[in-house]
Amino acid sequence: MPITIRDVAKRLNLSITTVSRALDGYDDVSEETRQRVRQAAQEMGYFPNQAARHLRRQRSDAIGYILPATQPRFADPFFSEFIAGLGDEAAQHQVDLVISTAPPDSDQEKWLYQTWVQGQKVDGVILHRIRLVDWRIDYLIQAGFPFVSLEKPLPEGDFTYIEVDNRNSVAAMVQHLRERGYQRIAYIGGPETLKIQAERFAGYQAGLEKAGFAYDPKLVAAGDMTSPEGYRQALQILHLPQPPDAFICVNDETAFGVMHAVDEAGLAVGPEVGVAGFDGVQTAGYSQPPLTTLDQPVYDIARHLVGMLLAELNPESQPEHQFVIVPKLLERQSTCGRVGDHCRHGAGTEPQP
Amino acid sequence: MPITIRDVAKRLNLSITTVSRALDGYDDVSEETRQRVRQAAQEMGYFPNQAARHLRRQRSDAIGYILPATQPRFADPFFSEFIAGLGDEAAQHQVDLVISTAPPDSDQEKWLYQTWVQGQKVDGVILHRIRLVDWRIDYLIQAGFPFVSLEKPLPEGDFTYIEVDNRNSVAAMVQHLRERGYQRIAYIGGPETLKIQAERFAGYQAGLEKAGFAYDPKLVAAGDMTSPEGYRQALQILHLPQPPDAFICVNDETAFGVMHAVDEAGLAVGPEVGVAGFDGVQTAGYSQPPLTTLDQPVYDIARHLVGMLLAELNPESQPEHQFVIVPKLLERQSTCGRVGDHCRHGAGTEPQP
DNA sequence: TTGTAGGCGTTATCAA
DNA sequence: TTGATAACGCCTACAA
Repeated sequence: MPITIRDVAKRLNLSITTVSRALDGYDDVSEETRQRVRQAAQEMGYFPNQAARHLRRQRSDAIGYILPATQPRFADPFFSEFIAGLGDEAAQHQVDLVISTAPPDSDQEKWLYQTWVQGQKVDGVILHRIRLVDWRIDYLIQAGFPFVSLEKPLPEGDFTYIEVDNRNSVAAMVQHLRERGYQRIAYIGGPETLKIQAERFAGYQAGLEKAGFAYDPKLVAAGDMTSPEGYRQALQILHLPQPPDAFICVNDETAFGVMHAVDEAGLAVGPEVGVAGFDGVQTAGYSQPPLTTLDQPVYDIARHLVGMLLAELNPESQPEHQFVIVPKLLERQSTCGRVGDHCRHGAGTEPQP
Repeated sequence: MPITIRDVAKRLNLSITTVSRALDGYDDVSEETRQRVRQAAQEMGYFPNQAARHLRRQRSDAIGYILPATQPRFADPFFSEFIAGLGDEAAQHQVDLVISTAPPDSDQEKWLYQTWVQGQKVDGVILHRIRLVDWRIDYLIQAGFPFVSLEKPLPEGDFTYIEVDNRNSVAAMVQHLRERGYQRIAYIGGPETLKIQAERFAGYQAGLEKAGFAYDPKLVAAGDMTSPEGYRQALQILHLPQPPDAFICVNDETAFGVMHAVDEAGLAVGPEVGVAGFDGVQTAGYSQPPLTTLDQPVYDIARHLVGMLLAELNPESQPEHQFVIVPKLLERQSTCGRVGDHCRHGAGTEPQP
């Protein structure tokens, strides 16, 4: 039987009003009383009931995030960084993070968002992996519910979001591969419904064009952003009559699988076949060879998103609403190149901080 | 202004009582009324206010997990699998997962647990990374608050937990290394306050003894379970006058850093220096070379923990309380050995499902 | 400076 | 089968 504010009041022969105000630091309570109340509350181990507080205050001091979990084994380090960032920043502001998982576009997902939004389970939500057609955006707008997203939600409108420059950075990656002497570049993407897939693929095409390389649809495959799929898709492509000499992958996880496939095909990752990822997960700096990737500061992005969401929930603040992140191209051994001497042992293998 | 049960009642000229019962599926309401209520609720987009429901029901339908976040950049894939497991199983039971992060043993951690437990923010908590002296255990027991843990909480007492056989499996790893011809085995551990560190280290020592190898404290280092620390510690040890020819690491993340260090020292991971991890994160199957590790089914463990916790919260169930998991030794290229021909190209590199 | 009282939105008890 | 009513625990306008 938990201790309530009544118990504290009774013990001190005070009204619950006074106890409440003393604990919340109002100044219309005598210093002496405040001390007594604080002490008693501490001794009795009183902590306010969260549900009651939320009901009364009409806010939950929690924000929500629903993981798009499709895989039975869902192990992209991207998410642990992302969640750690969300959690750290939320904790810093004394706000809880409520998470759940649901397959994208499932009934379950719909039900979840509805209970959270209309049931006021959370004060706002974080969106991620935006789809080209995304019911969540429409729903949240229509419900007038606060949200922020990684990726621009819609072409038009004043939203709060962080955008990653997918297109230009992947195009720059093509350029990098060309400079390293790779000539025939494949692309292993993610689900076609995803905005990042569309953008990164567009960057790939733009890059090819700029580099004067022909676009060959046989060199393009759609995975699911996991290592096993990256492995499978790469094997197929490597067995083509005219196999590629480099791969750009939609994310690092995919790239790990691709490296494995290249290796298994008896080719050297780097000198013979270049492999590049996207995300900059920490493990990418420690694979053999270390993976060239487009590093986006996932942890910081997550923290920033929470900060922006909380700012939006706070009527007094006047926050920035948009933000563009330009991923940093980390050149490592996995694309050390077919020309030049970038492949000397140890070059570019320094761990990235 | 969200829709309340009152709005639904008013529109149908019914009492809120009837609406409530109709929606909750009680049988003392006429079928016709139930239909009308359901329909109206659906049309109006009514979802019960969670705070009110929790206050009244005296339970939150949520479980809590506090990440032990020490690093500024907290990127162990172990956690994304763990959280995905927690989230998936929780979602399946229509229960929310509330997470936050706090440094182990900090004031913040204490405050968090107290608000959650005494403020009834969640109905139960999941514990992990148990410490040798762990205030959380004492606190939860004293508060009579439901919890389950990965790792046995205390030597004595009837708790609900899943235990991983750390000691024997690490000892078996030593044996494996010996069979592969490695002679001088180092150990890169985690923080000494952690139970898993104590157990895995004990397994290392037991394994050495059984193998007839001398224990050399110079070959032991304490990291923090991250790649960068693994890298740093391994470099130091590799520069000893008598360097080791194999490393056992407290987890896979550490092992990735160690492999990198070995490589940078100009040695071949596998034929020259064996490296073994612990966890079986998916990426471990795709590193170059693939990492030998003790695979524990993190995702399934997490799901199981949630199942056990929910069973415990449900008075009708009679669940199992304890569980021992024996990690599976996955022999891969990173310990292909100094003897025999296990190092042929491709051997043991098949991706693990 | 302190206390009284009403209500946040639900669910559950009891009576009709 | 339905409805009035009282909590759940907290916060806050208003009164004293």
